[in-house]
Amino acid sequence: MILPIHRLVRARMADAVSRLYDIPADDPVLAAIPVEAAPRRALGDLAVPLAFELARRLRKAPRVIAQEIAGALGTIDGFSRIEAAPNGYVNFFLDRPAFARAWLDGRAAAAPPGGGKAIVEHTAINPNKAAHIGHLRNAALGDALGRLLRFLGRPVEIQNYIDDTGVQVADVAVGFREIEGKSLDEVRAIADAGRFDYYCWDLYARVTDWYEGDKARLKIRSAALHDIEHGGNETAAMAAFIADRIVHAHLATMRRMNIGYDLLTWEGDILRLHFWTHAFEFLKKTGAVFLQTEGKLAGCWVMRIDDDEAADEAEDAAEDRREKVIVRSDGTVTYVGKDMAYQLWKFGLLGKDFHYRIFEAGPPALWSTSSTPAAGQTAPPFGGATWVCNVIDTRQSYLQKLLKQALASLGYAAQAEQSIHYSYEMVALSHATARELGYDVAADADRPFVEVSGRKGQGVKADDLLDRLTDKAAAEVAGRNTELTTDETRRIAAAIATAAVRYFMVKFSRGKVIVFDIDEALSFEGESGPYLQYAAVRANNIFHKLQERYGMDEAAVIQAIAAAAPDVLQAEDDEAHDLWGLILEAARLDEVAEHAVRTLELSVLAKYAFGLAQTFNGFYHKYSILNEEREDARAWRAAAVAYYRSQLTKALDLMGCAVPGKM
RNA sequence: GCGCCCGUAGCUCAGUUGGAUAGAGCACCGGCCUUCUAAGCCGGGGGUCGCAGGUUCGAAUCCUGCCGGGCGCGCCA
Repeated sequence: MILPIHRLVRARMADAVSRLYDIPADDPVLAAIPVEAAPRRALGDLAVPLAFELARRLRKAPRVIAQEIAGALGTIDGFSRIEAAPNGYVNFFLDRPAFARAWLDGRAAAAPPGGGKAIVEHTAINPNKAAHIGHLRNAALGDALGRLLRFLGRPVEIQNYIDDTGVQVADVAVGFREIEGKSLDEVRAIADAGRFDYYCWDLYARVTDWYEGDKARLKIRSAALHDIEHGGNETAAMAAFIADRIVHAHLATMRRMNIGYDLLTWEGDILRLHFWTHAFEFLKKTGAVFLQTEGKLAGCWVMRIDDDEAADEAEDAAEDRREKVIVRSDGTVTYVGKDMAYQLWKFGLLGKDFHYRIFEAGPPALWSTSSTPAAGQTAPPFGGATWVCNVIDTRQSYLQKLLKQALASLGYAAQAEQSIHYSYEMVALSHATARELGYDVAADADRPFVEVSGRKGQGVKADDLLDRLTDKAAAEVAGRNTELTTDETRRIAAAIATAAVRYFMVKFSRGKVIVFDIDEALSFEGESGPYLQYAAVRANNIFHKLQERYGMDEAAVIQAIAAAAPDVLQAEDDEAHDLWGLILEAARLDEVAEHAVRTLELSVLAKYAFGLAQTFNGFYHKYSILNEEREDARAWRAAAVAYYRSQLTKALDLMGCAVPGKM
């Protein structure tokens, strides 16, 4: 078994440096040795700038250190040359044929499975209206993160939190009851008639206006919320019905995006199973939450907020010290409180568990929490993770920080450390797109973008976007492949639409506001999901033809390069350079996946996949495979493409993008 | 006021733990389909990396201050 190449280099470097300069193996300098891709092939394949780091410490010139390290490394199996660059880099040249053969053969397998369970919570859309593009960013990131963790060998559980007892669901129930005067049966009829999520989208906007028309109506909302929390009444039944139907709609939308879940966690179950009561006892016992007796918050159970520096500076200004209400003076729990109980459960610290039921048969089955046991259904163990990642937009940073703090206050420092808020910026609309969709942008005229507000019924619905993309892709596919049936065309178009959206959502780094422009997202040219798919389809076509013309499949290619002369890959010419360039770039997937997870920056994966596709497209135009007459050259070219396509296909899969049979 | 994020080509963005000549896409200009699919490829122009200091062998990257923009700071979620 050959380790991913950067890890092998790292290990050898650490070993050599440790022996050479008597530095303990666990020294921070050796714990994370940077291994870079050399900027030009002539300089090497991999480059390590470790000598610069050591220069200060050893009081020696980087050039001298690099030479000493290169000397100590000697010769390493699999490397043709290791040399010290004059500026201090240690450059590694791989034994090209050996690595190419091993990689293609699959001997260079991924890391072995390991680590405790990771829980990734994402999507978590209020179940009261259709999903919009902002939700797609969340789900695309969360799903890709889950896939990456699995790829790296980590056990993963994907959870989708359903806030079925919150204000937003209550509002739609109020809308049906007060504005439309509908009974539960009538609402059910509306839902059965179709596009219930769209219907609620519009109704929700109307309810918001209705409240604004007369503030006294807010009392109706409070009453509805109260009814829903306590259950056993028509409003609660209606809310439950709305949430259930909308969740099914969200699941259908997300299925179009190749996104699924292991478990749906319902807030209603957290309430009914008294998770909060349980957590509250802990919080009271440790003093993390206490009863405020004076000031504005008298009668509330509050948590003190750590403001790091502010405390020492303004010691006397006691009123400046901020407190967050966890239990309101009327005894009801805030959202933060419920979230604390949920977070404790995720880490297996609550001492209670949900009941479970199957929500969708699958396969694979989608499980849901439940307040009562489901007869004849045995759920796998849920919760009890060692690493918990909540994918939530940056506007909730403050609350996520409190969550972490609560864990620490309870004495769970380790879990607080492993409690990760994966934050990302919001999705706004460009002025052009907002105008196109008929929104009044006057208020935002002097701003760079138009903020999408679900409350006002603004924004782009996820399904509308996917529909438009699918229609456009279908026209394109039909025009290029006249032999396809309508059905096949639609299926391919759907895969293209999904890739277009998913790539668009991960290609920006997470701290960047995505100013969504419909024309830009609809474009299949340049840096886009379809570009990547096309680059994979082309490689697949080569193999179809290779099979037809030479009867060669991938196994035959591996066999061919085992016997092929290595000159094609080793010569000092353009062909060897380009061939090796493609293979080496394709080999970086593991390293890139690790990097993406370590930094929670998935755009790294997107950019890598795009660069790999670009490298291939250049190669594709320059070198023919089917028409190459030299057998050795044909074998190596086919091998490079075989390896590339398997790596690109994996990279695409990590982003939830499939490769269509034709495009 | 405090906290977090952003500022790199005309536009939208990459730029890894500080490292070799700051890169892509779009747009623009010029080429390439008798060939494994032109959703593609090749070439070109285009940069005060917001500004000013500092740290050091080396700064787009780290530190300080400032400027511009966004978001958050509720007995909402």
